[in-house]
Amino acid sequence: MTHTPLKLFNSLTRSLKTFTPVHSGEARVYTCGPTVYNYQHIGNMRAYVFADTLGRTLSSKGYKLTHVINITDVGHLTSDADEGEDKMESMAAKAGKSAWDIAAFYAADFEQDLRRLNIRKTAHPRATEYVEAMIEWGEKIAPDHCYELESGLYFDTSTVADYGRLARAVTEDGEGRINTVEGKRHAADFAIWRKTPPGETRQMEWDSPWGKGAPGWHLECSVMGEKLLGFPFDIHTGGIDHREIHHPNEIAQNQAFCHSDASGANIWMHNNFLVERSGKMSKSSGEFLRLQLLIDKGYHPLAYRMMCLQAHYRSELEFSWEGLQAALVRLKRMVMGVERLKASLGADWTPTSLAWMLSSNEAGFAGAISDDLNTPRALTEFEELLFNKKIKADEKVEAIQRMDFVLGLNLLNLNRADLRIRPKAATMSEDHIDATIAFRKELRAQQNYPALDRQRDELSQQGVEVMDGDPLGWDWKL
RNA sequence: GGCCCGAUGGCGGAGUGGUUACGCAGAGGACUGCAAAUCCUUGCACGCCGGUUCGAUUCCGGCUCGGGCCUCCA
Repeated sequence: MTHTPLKLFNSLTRSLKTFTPVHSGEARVYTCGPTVYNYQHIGNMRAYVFADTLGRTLSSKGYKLTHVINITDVGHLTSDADEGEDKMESMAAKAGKSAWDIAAFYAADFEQDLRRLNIRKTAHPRATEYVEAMIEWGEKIAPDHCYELESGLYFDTSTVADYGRLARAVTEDGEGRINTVEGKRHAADFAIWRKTPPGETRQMEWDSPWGKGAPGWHLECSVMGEKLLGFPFDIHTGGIDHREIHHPNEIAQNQAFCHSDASGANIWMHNNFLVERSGKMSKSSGEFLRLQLLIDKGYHPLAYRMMCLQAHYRSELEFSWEGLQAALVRLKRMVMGVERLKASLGADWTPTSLAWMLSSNEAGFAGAISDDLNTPRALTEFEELLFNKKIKADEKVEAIQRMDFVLGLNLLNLNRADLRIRPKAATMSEDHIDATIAFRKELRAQQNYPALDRQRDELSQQGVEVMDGDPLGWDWKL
């Protein structure tokens, strides 16, 4: 299975490409991270579940992985390509805090969500740590590719070959792009440096050859990618929305910086959106779905990861509470399957290496995951082996461990009780429930069925489901 | 208006030129005092109209509907 070639869909060519590392034995991946001016909603998190699955797959195939997920803590505007308020400062003003505090708070919340989704730790560089490098980059490309206006330094998109090829965009000016900045040569031109307007002071601003101000949003990813991974690196990922503006701009910057037509990354990958009936998820539409809300309602965060894995990353995924419930049930049954497996092996099973075994048990799984990360099929292959009674536990446990590693569901460490998340709205304490359940044993011994039924009804009204024939005894009703 | 994508059973969601995954829900069974949980079994689909083909859900064209992007967003 080691040799099952990994095929990935390259957005640049809109076709599958076999992964061939730039540096032998290594994989270097850059994932566009969040702007930390607010909480992340679960749709945002789909991008990182995808990136993590990609990273895990590369690791499982033996590549030494260097994965970067940046954190944008400056320079992102609330509206229009190059005008409008800085998101960070706008939120800071609203909250009565400093922009730096806002960024730190939401970055920490984001990292907590990553951990909850069992997304492996990667480098999380902050844009503000690279401002100096961004200025150097700007100085390097400015002579041949940029022009200065009153509001900032702009990138002339006509100076690089094939601008917008990633987006398959028509590069005609005025074709819909809003051209709000006076003096821009082309509608698609974008800011490399945004000057602080005369007489104003921003919380986040730096000195530059173009005056006090802040870097343009697109610059940071180019700079961090180059600094941390080097050009060209293997894979650049992000949400599909980045395919249209952010990544084409990043590519243009890279071309200018490298004096080359190359994009900077061998493969560009984009995950599709999580959608809901009411339309796309949006942070500006008031209350939005975030992982904490799912947890508050009693759903284990990994149920959401399961939900993501059940769909291909390039397909839109429909969110619903029913769908999340379905994913939770599936997760629970798989956890129980692994618990049975572990029980039949005794206490002395040990984790194994990540190297793939040439076992037929894993062929289907390896084929699915290697086929552009087909996680829904991989999941099915996983279950087929896990629940296959004809294969002995000790013959499949190693494969199960490797599959669990790739999908990141953490099945080997979870147990059923872990999945029992107390809903925020729950009224009864766990101690009280346990005591009540214990009392049931006495009532049962007395065969006092009316009392048993009454007790069960009472618990049910409190959102607690009695499960007499189950070792866990009870669960929260969802 | 421009560019692009999708349409699969009750819901979600894979895949395929000819026997149509899988999960959840549903149904039946085991277990249970009865349930629930769990386990076993299981019914149910490829938007419409043409074309190519021995044969299309799968390829092509049209239509209808839905969605995305073009403006911050994973």
